[in-house]
Amino acid sequence: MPARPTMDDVARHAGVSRALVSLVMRDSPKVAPARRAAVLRAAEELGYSPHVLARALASRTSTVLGVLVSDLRNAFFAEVVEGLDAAARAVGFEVVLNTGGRKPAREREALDRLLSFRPAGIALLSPVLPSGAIGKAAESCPVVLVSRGSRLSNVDTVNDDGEAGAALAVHHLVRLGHTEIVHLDGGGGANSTSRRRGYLAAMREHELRPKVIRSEHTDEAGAKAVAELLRGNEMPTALVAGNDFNAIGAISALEDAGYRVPADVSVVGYDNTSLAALRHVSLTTIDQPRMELGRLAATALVERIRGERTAAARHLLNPELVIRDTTAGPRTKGRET
Amino acid sequence: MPARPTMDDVARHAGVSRALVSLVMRDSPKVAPARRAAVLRAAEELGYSPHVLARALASRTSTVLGVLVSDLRNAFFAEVVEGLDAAARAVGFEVVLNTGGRKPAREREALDRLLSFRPAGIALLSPVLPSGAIGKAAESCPVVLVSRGSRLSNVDTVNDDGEAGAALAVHHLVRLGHTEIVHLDGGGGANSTSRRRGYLAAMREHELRPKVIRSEHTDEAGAKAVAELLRGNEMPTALVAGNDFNAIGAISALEDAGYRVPADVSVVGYDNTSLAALRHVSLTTIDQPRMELGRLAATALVERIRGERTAAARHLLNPELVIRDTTAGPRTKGRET
DNA sequence: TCAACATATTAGAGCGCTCTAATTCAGAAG
DNA sequence: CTTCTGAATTAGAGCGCTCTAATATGTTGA
Repeated sequence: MPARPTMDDVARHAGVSRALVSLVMRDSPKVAPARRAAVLRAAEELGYSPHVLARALASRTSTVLGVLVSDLRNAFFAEVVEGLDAAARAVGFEVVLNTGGRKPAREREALDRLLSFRPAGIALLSPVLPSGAIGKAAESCPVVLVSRGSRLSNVDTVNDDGEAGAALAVHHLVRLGHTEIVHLDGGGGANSTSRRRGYLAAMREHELRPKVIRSEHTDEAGAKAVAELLRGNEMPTALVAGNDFNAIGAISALEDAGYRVPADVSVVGYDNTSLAALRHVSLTTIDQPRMELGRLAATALVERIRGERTAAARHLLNPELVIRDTTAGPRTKGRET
Repeated sequence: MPARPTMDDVARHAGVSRALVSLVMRDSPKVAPARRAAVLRAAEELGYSPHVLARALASRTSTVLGVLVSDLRNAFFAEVVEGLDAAARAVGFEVVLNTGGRKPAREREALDRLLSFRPAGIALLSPVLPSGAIGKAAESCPVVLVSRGSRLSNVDTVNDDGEAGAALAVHHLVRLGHTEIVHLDGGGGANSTSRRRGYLAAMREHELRPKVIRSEHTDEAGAKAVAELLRGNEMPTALVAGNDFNAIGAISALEDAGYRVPADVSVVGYDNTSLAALRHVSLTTIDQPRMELGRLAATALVERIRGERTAAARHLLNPELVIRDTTAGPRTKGRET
């Protein structure tokens, strides 16, 4: 590995001082055009590119935004990261990712590693960390939480409005004529709670009897929930699943049991994963504005970094209904085909 | 933000020199136990943690492995990263991710950003970069390529054996009794080429007439390919798709056209994405040893970094057949149900 | 007791950069 | 031809750490 050229090398090669090269590299306006050109040419010729680490050390500022992705396998985060990355780059920051595999211990390590880079700010995407760890991180740099709430005054949060989303699903089904709408909830997570709450509120609003089957965010769980419904012998005309995976499991179990979707039972998912869009699946679902979540997270960090805001930001974004082929009017009761 | 304590602070607080603190932090064996304890206590009390950037700058070494993920949305890479991360951490390195959205220009930028951290090594996961850019990167630090070949002697490669994988699919179908097996290929990529080659070789080996439909790695393309087959009015009994998405699109189009899978047509995918495992899909497919790919990539980098090897490593891993519910014996010709 | 040696500790230069303050340089004004 | 002014350039200290070489400290053998 040949040693990479330094600023001094460029300075010498261009016949100027290191300080001038530094100014050019940060494109300061107070460099004479001729000198600037000469420096740039010298840099080009030597194949020079600035050493960010040294820059960060010397300037005591960082342009790195650390992003902790709780689970890389979940494509949901990929788009949030994309939004975050785009917004960050637009204002001169860069994004460094790290992952924690949804295990608190590994996530702690990952957070520490991120922190040891002394980033300008940190975004935590749906972390499973204890809130104490988050608070401690927030003491050394701005922190924003995506898809997770917090009442800490020094951390910002960006969330999708799960209540609104679930309500959207219910309204859609009611509009189609459904009255027997069951919710397959997502178990423990904070997401699930608000989605369930939204479902319950919407059902109440329509004066319908709510029914919640405890489930989880996997396709297996969705299938199991349907099995439970099957045993009860009272299949509703519509299902609001906790997420897309759960919905797909439910659909699969329904079809196995001889029900047609959506002719006999309508199903709505949540998240609008790439899965839902597959023509084979074509799932009606709730779309979270993922890019926007990322963008807002980046913005929140940058505001804090620049000291433009000290109060906690609490963004709650509106999800959207995406109608595909798993919802339709209910079968006519008593006269089944 | 309160300024974080430095090594000097710890040294003063513990009544020793900065150099000693430095030794303790790198747990050097030549520090007297009493001093070590005192230093550690002081560090603890001040909440000190070393500044990695400063360390990297001073020691002119880095423990960072940069990983460029061409497409975060593709869960395939998530597992490769996991393997890479685990292996890297086990030997004292840490992984920093960056993404390029499968656009050469953005990928270039992402690579430059990664390089500007002066990482100890770089892993490129299925990059779309021109090979010149890769060669240039390899001049400043060790580089390993995953899911992409290279003949550069200073870059290592780790790949799944696509020829073997496609052959596996063909053998499986032949064993089931199929003779009319069509391949829906993946278009441009390097992956596709080797898979197609594997298909052709295996067909020849069984003395069967190969047929390749040009397609792409998306479900839409899979459906389109089936439509083409439909027009030709000669539906084969089995399909070997270029990847899982393609397979799913094909299945969906087949079912729309009244064919049952696998009763009428068997379909094999490639990649064993999480999609394939969904019970609703339950796709027979070829599994790449993703974690292992990551592990080997990390190992290759570390070997180069430590100077233990200078010759190029060319790892070619064996994929495995995962039999699920989209393959079965062929329908009996002429006596269709 | 003291040289001789091993071991523990520290001073101080330097990694590649930024930043402040000082210096140089033009050109305009007197 | 000075003097002044503002702009362009540079010297030099320092960011938080590591590393080499030098120094301090302790142990042992004669």
